[in-house]
Amino acid sequence: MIPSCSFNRHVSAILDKCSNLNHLKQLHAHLIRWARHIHFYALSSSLLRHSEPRLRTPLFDKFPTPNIYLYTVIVAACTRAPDHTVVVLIYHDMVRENWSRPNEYMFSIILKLWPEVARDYGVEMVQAHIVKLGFCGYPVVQTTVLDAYARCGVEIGVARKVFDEMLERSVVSWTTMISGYTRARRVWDAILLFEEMPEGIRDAPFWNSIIAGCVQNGLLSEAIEFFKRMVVEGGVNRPNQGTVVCVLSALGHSGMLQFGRCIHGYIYRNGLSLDSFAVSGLIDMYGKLGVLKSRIVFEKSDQINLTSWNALINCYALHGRCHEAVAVFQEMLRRGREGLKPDAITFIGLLNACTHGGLVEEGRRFFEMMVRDFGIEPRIEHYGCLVDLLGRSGKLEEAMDVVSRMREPSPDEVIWGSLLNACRVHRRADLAEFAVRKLAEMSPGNGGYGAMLANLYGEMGKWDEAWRVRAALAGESAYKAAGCSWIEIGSQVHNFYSVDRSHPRTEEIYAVLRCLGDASRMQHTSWRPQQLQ
DNA sequence: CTAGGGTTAG
Repeated sequence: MIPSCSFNRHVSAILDKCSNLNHLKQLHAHLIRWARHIHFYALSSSLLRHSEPRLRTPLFDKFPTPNIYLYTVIVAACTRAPDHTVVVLIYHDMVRENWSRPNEYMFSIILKLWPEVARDYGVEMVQAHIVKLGFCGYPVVQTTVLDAYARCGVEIGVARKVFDEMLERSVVSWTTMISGYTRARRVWDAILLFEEMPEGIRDAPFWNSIIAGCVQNGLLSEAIEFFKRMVVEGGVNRPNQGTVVCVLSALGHSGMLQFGRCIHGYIYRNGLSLDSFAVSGLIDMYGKLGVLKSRIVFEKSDQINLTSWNALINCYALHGRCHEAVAVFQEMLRRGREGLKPDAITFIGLLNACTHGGLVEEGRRFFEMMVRDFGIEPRIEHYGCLVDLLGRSGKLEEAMDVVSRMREPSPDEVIWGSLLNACRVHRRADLAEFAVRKLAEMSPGNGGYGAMLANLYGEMGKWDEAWRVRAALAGESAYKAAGCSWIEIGSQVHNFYSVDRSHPRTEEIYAVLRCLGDASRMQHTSWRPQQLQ
């Protein structure tokens, strides 16, 4: 007879590899036939953990008096699949019907479903429940509550209060608080908190949280500085996959592509697995340079997922190679039989490709296709792309029409901003007036939009109007962050600020800019890049 | 059986 504990481990190992329903049924039958002496609960919990979602609940129902251990197993299993209502039902069943007392594990698992639970029950109520049952002192539970507050959209100070009241704070609690701040776009508070953290225990996810937070809030050079510090100060906590994905994003955004190549090398040298995240990050980073290397990374990888496809489509979009972007999309649809379906991001890429390539009609068709054929609700970003597409191609009335029809979501600063930008390119002062009024309502104190309108009048030679707008602006701060862009050529980074004429080849650069401005105002068909030569 | 990090547009 096989000793039952090693047998159990053996069975668990097999169950881990069991992804197919028939195999699972066979194994289950074997267990019933041969393994009566095995602890029933232990085996069943393995089955529950690994079985298919639709088998789980019926299997669970076979237990007349499930214990807390079994409850946590099924709840954890249901959390991994998108099966939120079941979790709450099971929890109710446990507390009401069976009077099992929940444990700290149960709260940690169940609070992962925070947005869903909070919608139905309210944030404070669940916390009160935890306090009432006497689990508010458990550090893991506290951290989960903290995370829940940080994610559910209440004022971030509430989460900070939970953090401050904790008696024991682990590195996980610090990480949770930092990412809470960065999600709330309070990246400077995150940086302050990062520096307050005692150096003893900074691990890789902790470093990653601040690097990611900086990237997500546009602090690209700070993100890269934190990365460099991690390499020096991190000791054994060397950059891992999570780190390189964040750093690749920062490097791609800031055009530091040589550094990006080094990271690619770092991934290989350190044997970091090129998972779908890293692959998509590389595709995106290389795509900022040119799309060839992205394509190679894509072709060579066996870890391609939807995000990688999206990243490749975006690369082509970025370079205005709209037909190739569409071709990638079609290839993706052909592979759709393998279970791959485009999502909202895919269509942002496609719409963007159409914008950069001037394919107005195709863009409109993609927008309709997204809603009609794929049942994707248009997000504000999709409307933004559509307005940009129409606006840039000079169809200002149609762009305006889209904006005025928008109800849910209602147009935001980005939408009006891109409409204003289109007005500037196509010299439509009338519509620009309207857009600026809207923008002034939305972000009072930002004189940048008004300044843009004044400049537009200036460019058109309408100096009286320009002075009128300037005078109206005089009251408020016309402060606008100086625009800056940069490009890396060879090993040198060239910086450009607004109205900056310090570059040695500034005359040529401005000549090309003027040419591009004229070109955007013309029909796309009548313009050829050769005219720039 | 439990808590933290990661890609995508303007």
